[in-house]
Parts: sequence; structure tokens; C-alpha cells
Amino acid sequence: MPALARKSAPTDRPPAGRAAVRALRAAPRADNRVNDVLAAAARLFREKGYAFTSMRDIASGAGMLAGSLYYHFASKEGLLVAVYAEGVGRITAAVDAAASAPAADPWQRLEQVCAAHLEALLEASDYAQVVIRVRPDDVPEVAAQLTALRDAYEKVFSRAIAALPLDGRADRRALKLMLLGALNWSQTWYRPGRDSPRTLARRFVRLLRESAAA
Amino acid sequence: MPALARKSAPTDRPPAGRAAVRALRAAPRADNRVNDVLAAAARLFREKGYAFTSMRDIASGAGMLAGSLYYHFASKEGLLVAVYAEGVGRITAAVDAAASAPAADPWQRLEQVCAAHLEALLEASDYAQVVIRVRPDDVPEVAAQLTALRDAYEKVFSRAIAALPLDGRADRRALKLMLLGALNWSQTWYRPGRDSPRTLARRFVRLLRESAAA
DNA sequence: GTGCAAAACAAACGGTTGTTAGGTATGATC
DNA sequence: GATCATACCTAACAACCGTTTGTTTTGCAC
Repeated sequence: MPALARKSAPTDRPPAGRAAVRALRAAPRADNRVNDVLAAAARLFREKGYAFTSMRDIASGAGMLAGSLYYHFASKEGLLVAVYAEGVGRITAAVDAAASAPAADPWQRLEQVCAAHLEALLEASDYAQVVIRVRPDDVPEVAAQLTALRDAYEKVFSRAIAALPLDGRADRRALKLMLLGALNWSQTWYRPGRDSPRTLARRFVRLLRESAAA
Repeated sequence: MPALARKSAPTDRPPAGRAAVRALRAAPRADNRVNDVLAAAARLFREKGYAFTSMRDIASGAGMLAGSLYYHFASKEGLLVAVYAEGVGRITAAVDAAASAPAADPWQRLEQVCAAHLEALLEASDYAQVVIRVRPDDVPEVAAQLTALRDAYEKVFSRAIAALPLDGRADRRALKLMLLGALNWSQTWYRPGRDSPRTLARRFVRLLRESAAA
């Protein structure tokens, strides 16, 4: 329910040609299809990318016409922000749960966190995959919003790294960048049915925990 | 000089409406502007991405008109393949040079390789940056060509990892995926003027070489 | 069951897209 | 200096883009 993407209601119609955001709105009907629209958009943005997905594609995926989308969202960019926010929300929820589950030690907890991140990213959710696939700077007008959402999530991840028992010289920032980069890039080479997200998370964390050198 | 992207010459014109590849072509003139076109395309693909760059953008960047591009390239996709190939070539050249430079040990050699990879990726070349920025599956019709080019490069990288002295249980494949992922993803957070590619390479390799755990 | 806003449809808008066809200037080759 | 392919320009094509407008249907509150 992304209020920020909503347009004004007919009673409060703005001057023609200008999209406006609404402050108050009557209760939505039970049969509205915002969720179908979001789901269709998430699926298409993930499959084809933002640029190669047209509003007509999304509309037809949700079983309606292109113009109707503008009742729920002010623009294509607004729709992307809504999908992106939902995606960040889902990743955050999954990772939060993994971070507060019982673990033998901070390293195992980090492994759980990585596994949850990877699962969301690779298999669980179209929304989550959009967060990784769509570059904020592809859409300059909302890029700031998108990066803000992403940064907020990364703090959850940082916390798991802050809890690690490292020796004094260790570089936690580099560790976070390296791990998160490796995880996010996996979207380009991952193929379902091979190594599971959980397995990959274990391998990556082990590489950092135990020295690879002989 | 991407022969595969060339269109047929007027003397060998194919049926209208069909693009064709040419086998033989007379010597190109010295004053042609293919390189300007490639450079403009590389710059724009890097800045705005493939989808958001129009043929008119590229043409104007090279100081000519959109239609003229089709004398040199059969399609927008063909132009992308040419840029991509040049990008892979440049990364490979830089990394090859780093790999054959003198090094104290295999780990230092790997660090040199990573630094060269990062420099190409983050600063040196528009062409190289396109290779990381543009997803092959964004352009289904040439995706296979693009991934083939990318895979060919990764073998150079794998060789540097194969030379590492690791203990028996170590997972070289995971190590390669992790390192390459971390390096490639850096394009999303790297800002010039902060840590140099060389510094980042040193940090990442050290995290793998020496255990981070206390 | 009447009233009213929610939520959709239907049809178009101006603009941009990749691409093509035909014409023309230019530099090299003989 | 004539010839001819190279390398561009000019102008258009049909298709598609995101978005707007006016109208119609439909669920819900009273």
C-alpha cells in the first residue's frame, strides 16, 4: 500500500496534466487489484528489467489496461519505487528473522544471515530480486529514494558483521563490501537446482572465517 | 573492427528488410568514423545503460546522424556486441599484463590481477565498464555471444587462482566466484577519489589470504 | 434501493524508438 | 581524369512509448 505513489482522488482533482499526491483517501475497496499490479510489475522488472518493461506489459500481466495503472500510481517510476520498497521490506524481514534466530556463535549467525539474503535474492521473491537487478541510477528521478531504501537494509547486514570477533587490524567495512558484493553478484551466475543458497552462504563465510592459504 | 557487425556492401545487397553479414569488403577508408561511433556508444552505454541509450544519442555523440550508424553496424544489438567485445579485450589485456608481471608469490600476483581488473572496471575504460554494467539477458538475441565473451575472460582470472597454494579442502571455485563477485559489484558503490582500485584489491585479497577471525 | 466514490475501461495524445530507402559527396585506383 | 565503392546525409516509416482524458461499471454505506 504505497501511499506515496497514490494519485489524488477525483474529488480533489489537480489541474490537468499534473500528477499530484493525495493526503486523504477514502477506504479502498476489497476488490481492488493493486497487489496484482505490483506482483505483475515485480515479475516483469525481474525478468526483463525496468527499461524493457512497458506499462502495457504490466497492465496486461495484471489483467487490465495501461491507463488504469495511473489510478494507483502516479508514474512508471512511482510503480518501481513501490516494488522496490516491498522488495527491501522482504529482504529485511527475512534477514532480521535469521539474525535473531539462535546461533552457536557470531560466525554461524552471519552464515544464517547470508543464507537468508541469498534465498530472498535468488529464489524466494520477485520483489527482492528487483532490488538487486535494477540500478538506482537507471532512474535518476527516484534514484535517491531507491538508494536510501537499499542503504537502510544494509545496516541490518552491518550489524551482523559488527558482532564478529575479529582481531584489531581487521577491516570490517571491507569485509561487508566483499561479502555483500559476492552475494549480490551471485544473481548473474546462479542456476536453480545446483548449489543451494544455504550451501553457497556456508562456503563464502568459511572462506572469510578460515584462511584459505595453506 | 568488428567484422561480424558489418553490413553487406551495396554491391552485394540482400533483399530489402533483412540485415545480412558480409564476407568480403574492400579496404575501409582512413577517414571513417567507426571508432568515434564505438567510443560514443561505450560512453553512453556506461552512463545510461543500453536500454536508455538511443541510436540518435550515439549518433549525435559521434557527430553524425542515426541512419548513418547502419552503414557500420547491422543493428543496435550488433553495436553492443562490438563494444562488449572491445571491453572484454581491454580487461583481458590489462589482466594478462598484470598476471605476467613479476610477483613475490602467487598471492601477490592475484592481488595484481585484481587491481588490474578493478582499474579497468572502475576508471580506465568505458568499454570495460559496459561489460559489467550491461546484463547479457537484457538483450536475448545476442546474450549467448556476450556470455561467451565474458566466460572467455574469466578463464584468465581462474588461472591466477589455480596457482594459489591452498590446503586440500579449499574450494577454488567458490573463491573465484566470491572474489570476482566482490570486484564486479564494486561498480555500484565505488566513488573516485576515495580508496583506489589498488587499495581495494589489497584489502580484498588479504581478507581471503589471512583469516579474519581473531 | 439509492447515492457516491472507487476502480476500472476506451481511446486517444504527442513524442520517441529502431530501422530503411534513396540520394550525394569524397577519396582511392587505374 | 574517369570510375567506383566508401561513407555519409536526408527523410521517412511503422511501431511503440508513457501518459491523459472522459466515460462507464461496480462495490459499499446509509
